[in-house]
Amino acid sequence: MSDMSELPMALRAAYLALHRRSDARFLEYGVTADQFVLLATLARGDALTQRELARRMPSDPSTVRAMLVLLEKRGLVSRDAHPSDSRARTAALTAAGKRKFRQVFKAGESIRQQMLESLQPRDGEVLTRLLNQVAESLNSEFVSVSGFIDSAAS
Amino acid sequence: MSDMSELPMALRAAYLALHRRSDARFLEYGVTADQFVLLATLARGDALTQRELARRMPSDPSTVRAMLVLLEKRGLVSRDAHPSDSRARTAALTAAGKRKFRQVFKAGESIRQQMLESLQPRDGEVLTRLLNQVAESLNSEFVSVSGFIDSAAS
DNA sequence: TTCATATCGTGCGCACACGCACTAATTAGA
DNA sequence: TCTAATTAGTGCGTGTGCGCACGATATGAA
Repeated sequence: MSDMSELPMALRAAYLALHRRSDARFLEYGVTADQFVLLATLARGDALTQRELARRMPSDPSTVRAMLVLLEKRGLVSRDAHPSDSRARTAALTAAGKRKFRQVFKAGESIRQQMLESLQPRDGEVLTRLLNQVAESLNSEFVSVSGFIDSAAS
Repeated sequence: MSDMSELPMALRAAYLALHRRSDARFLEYGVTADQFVLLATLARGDALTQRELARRMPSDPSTVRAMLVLLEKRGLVSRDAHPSDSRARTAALTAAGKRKFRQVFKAGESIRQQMLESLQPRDGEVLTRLLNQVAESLNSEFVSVSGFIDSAAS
């Protein structure tokens, strides 16, 4: 009611704060916040195609490619031919990549901890749920019903 | 409990979704999502120093400067000498800037609407509040008590 | 089989985010 | 007052985010 832009601004502020903190914390490991997300995604499901990796992060395929090129140079990631699809390349953590990920994950523990401690016990889950709702809605392309004409254009 | 990284990942996903949507929506106005944030901040409090503007967005001063240079070239913003502090420059919306802001604000209405509609009536405020708590905590530099040693360093 | 269409990755361009080093000006302290 | 510390802005470098156009391969339909 009062100010529609409070929610988007709060979302922006919170994300940027998290990003800054993570970058600062991971600096000594030579890893950025976003590289950590990539490593974490590969740690969960190895040998993904670049596209699938991008979908899960989520990030743009061309962004992911640039990151992979960097990380490959540093020996944290390997990119190999896809077994059945010769268009695709799979990305996977090297041994050094897995080691690095474990280190950085540990280093980031206190940040994740701090986020949760700033909230009431149950609110961590509530916040996660609400964020997922908003994200899903924003990714679904179309406005529901009310709002404005807007989608009738195309 | 189950997975500490759910909250940060959800935060990232929600913000990036908002950012992508906003960029796409504002494209026809020649304004990016972040430029909109800058314009909105200036619309609320004109003639801010670049530093104060950066503090309010929030963004890095050097980032804000680059944006101001761009927006000044496009005639949406003016940068003038500060009346009493000759180090500082003040930023303000031009007439064209104010017009542009009103247009883009209107264009973004449906996105903000959609975010709220994806939630239960009260949850918009809840979400905003929780995000602000997290952001404040992350910006306060020090971990509270538990967690790890960490802050004892400096 | 052949051909249109979809998909994967690449390369390029632009805008942001931020850190850092540097200059200039202000402010605080001895 | 004169100096030291702080503060505002600038310029540069690196990484991320994304769109778009392009070539190569895969896939489905005629």
